[in-house]
Amino acid sequence: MTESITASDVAAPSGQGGASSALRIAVLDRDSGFIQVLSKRLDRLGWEHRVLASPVPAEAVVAMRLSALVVDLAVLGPQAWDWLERLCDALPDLGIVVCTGPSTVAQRVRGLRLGADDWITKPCHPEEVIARVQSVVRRRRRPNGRTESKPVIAGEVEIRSDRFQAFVGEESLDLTRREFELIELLAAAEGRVLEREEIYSRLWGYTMVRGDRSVDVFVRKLRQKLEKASPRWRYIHTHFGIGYRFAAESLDAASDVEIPASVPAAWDARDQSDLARSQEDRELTTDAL
Amino acid sequence: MTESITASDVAAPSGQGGASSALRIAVLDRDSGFIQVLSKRLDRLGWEHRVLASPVPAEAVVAMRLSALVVDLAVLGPQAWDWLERLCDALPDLGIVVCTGPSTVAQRVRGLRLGADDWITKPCHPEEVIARVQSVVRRRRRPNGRTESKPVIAGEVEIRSDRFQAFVGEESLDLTRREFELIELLAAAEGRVLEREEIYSRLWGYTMVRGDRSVDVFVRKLRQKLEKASPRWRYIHTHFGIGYRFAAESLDAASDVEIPASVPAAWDARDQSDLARSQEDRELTTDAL
DNA sequence: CACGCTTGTGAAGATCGTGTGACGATTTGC
DNA sequence: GCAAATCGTCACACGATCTTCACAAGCGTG
Repeated sequence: MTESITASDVAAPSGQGGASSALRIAVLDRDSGFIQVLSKRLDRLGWEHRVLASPVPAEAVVAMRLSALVVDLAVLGPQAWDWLERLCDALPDLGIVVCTGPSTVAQRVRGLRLGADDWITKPCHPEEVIARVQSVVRRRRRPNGRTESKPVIAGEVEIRSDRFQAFVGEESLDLTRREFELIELLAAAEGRVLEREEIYSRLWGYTMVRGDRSVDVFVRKLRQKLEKASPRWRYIHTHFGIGYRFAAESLDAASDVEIPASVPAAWDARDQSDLARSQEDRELTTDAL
Repeated sequence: MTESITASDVAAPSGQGGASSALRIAVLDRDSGFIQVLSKRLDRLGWEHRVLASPVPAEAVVAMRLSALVVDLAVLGPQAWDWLERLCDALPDLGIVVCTGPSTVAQRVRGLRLGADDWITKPCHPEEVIARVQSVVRRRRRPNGRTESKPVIAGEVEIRSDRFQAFVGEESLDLTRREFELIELLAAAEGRVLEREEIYSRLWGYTMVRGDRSVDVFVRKLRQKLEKASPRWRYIHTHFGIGYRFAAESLDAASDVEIPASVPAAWDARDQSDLARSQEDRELTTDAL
């Protein structure tokens, strides 16, 4: 079999499994200089973050739904080990990075054994902290995969990324892979109009050749299946000379209610963080070992 | 490639070794003092380990079926980054701990971004190396849930992890190792669609080469055995262009009931070495770095 | 309203993905 | 060492899916 690289190989998987999805982290520290610098970097990355100045009970940490926690054990005082152990115990999936002053080997070993995922010694460069948090989260993420993404709902349809399928009630629309990618992409745009070119390049991974009608054809297929499953609604709207827009609109409801797809939060931080990161990489990769 | 097998085949008396499930790791380094001390500690822990003195191709690393790799980038010379990247790419589930001499922040960040899980600066205490390897592996291990957890039941089949076997009633399906791993993985996904790539990387441990049909073949074998033992049910559903989904669906029941695999709730990968720890601490605090 | 352009539609052909049986290689058990 | 079990690859067949095409219908402009 000759190896032909198909479009789907090149295309970025359109799900939000995107590597750089924004994270939510907390920093438990009192070193204002450190906090300030780190916060600035986190802002630029588009990560949600909050700073805590004093130990919080494990339950409170649970409620924050964090990806990772950066903590200076010095803030915790004498019950540091105890606190750390309880936290690791309560939240085995939380990434915990200890970032604290000088320590002995025994202390570091103990911390790691208790469940910490990494231990950084201050003073340290914020970029390294971020890289280590990313590394910890990367490992944590893999098993969970796309579990975290809540289903998107618009009108009567529900788009479930975990099944690569859309449903009306419990009935599947029987979308093919491309059809699903298309509806997912459109729905994620939250009612914005997407140009053909953009749709094409996001789904096929390369720029559209003039006169290609693939997008139109898939829009038709998608409309057919939507129409069949949910006749009283219109979902995909044509914008002449531009592209398409996804928005659930009921036909019978007298009011012209327009229900935008409810999309899980933390999506648009993506692009910025992508830009920021590649820039960062260039900055950093210039030196050799 | 020089390779001296230290205590590999001797170790692995299944069961004990601190029940912490003996790990299999490799150390790529030339610092004989470091290697010697580390090897001794690894022996005491009962971990299988081997020492490599020169870079080995990624395929060779695959064959070793390691849990983690400790590597001194200095050994790799100028292609260190390249080698590291390729390895992380090919073996996303392998824990990689860089343990090398003085480095800049940028180098550490680069290494971590490429996929390394941790970065330790020499000189360092072997105990810390071990603790960090454990920390890295702990994350990796969680999904596998190699515990005596409750059996998963879906439709007529019962998947018993403790026996590495699936049953219909009391009759065994006679699954081979891979077949069992596959059904276990699918069932654990609770009705989510698993992509081929993911199945492959979780079962075989490295990224799938295009055109590999192994997953399909094992799905067929599994289907055959399921069909034979439980003819009135369908379990593995194909999602064209994507992968497979596990869900028990009865054929005869008029109602199209779909019974998702009931999977035991989160299990805790508690470290059992609580006792050992305090001892460890005492031992260590007296050590000089 | 006529013209040029864009979009909708149906169908046909090309391509790709999956099911299947068989075979050789490798591992495991005796 | 031999035999059996297991694993991984291959080629073929079939069906699902994608792409392209031609034509019809719709839109916007002068």
